[in-house]
Amino acid sequence: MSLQGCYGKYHAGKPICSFCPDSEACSAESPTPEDLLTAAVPALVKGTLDVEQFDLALTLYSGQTFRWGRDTDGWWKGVAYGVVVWLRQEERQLRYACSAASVSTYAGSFEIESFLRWYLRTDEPPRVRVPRPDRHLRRARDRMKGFRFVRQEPWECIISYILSVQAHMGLTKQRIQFLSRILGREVVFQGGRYWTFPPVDQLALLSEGYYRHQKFGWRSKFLPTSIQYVQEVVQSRFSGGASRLGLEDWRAVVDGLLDTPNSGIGLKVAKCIDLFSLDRLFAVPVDTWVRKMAADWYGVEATDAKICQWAEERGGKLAGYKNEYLFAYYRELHAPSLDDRVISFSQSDAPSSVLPYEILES
DNA sequence: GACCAGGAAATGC
DNA sequence: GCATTTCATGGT
Repeated sequence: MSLQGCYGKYHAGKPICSFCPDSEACSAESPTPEDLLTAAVPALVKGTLDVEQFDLALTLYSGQTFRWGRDTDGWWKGVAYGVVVWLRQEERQLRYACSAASVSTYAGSFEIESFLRWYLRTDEPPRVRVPRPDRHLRRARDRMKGFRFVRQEPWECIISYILSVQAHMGLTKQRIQFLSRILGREVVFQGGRYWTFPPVDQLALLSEGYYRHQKFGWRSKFLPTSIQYVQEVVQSRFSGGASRLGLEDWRAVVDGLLDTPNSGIGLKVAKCIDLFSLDRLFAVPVDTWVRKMAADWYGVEATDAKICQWAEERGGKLAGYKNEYLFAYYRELHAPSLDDRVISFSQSDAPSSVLPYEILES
């Protein structure tokens, strides 16, 4: 399989590649609203989950994922594990609407409610203990009560955080959405269009030159390196390609990428992948905010590696949660403006400064 | 027009 | 080892 010239049907008013001879025809081929009405509609699975000590907005707004947004109708809308998921929380009830009744993951296949509980960790509230004198951590923990690390797809998480390097979240989100649109599978759900994240073999079709053409910047040279690395692991493991990697396999992949030249994965990105998709809740990613926070609140000024080591030893098994609490609270106090905290609507991707903590009237 | 963005890799000491 | 520089692009 190969791509010839044009890479897809990215409409948004512009052809995706100016050198594509078929770009205009391609745009013309994009589905019209009439087409959507007659397209095959996936299942609509609705229901309600009872949740305790869980806060959906804190969880999805935190910045850990790039594929969720809250729409103006009050629903959180996202794509995870190939399924479109709508969520909204009403006190201790979590309403959901999904495009499939069962979901396939690296940990096996789940019925939808089991999947949601697993993905959102609704039944796994972290028991974070705070040393008596640590007032910052205590306040941060109280502020973030109900937050969870979701179980992201490792493959998507790897690519996402390579793209996130020195780029604002909004831009990273757009780039992930772009890759999904041109190479992912389209799902029409509840009158909207969604795209799943492209599998390894699809992303492997794109070259460094193509990423550069799409203005991915210096990340362009890292993507093919890491994609090829993962592709080779998958191919060596499964000649047929019918099966998929498990959690331990993905952990080995990320550890390997960290030692691979030009993978684009350094300490910080690797820790993000560990924490957000590999169940390594002890991992502490050190970014600019954590660095400032460590210096400001704890008087720790050192290299990123030293700060990471300090935080992980100090935080124990749940160091990742503790760090996330402090990170979020510190950023809340010191972010230059509300613009830094925008979320995106899932459908239009138009930015909004509506905070998820606010109660939406609808 | 600086300055920065949830940094990584190469280079200099 | 640790600090400095370079890398590309978009946003403020």
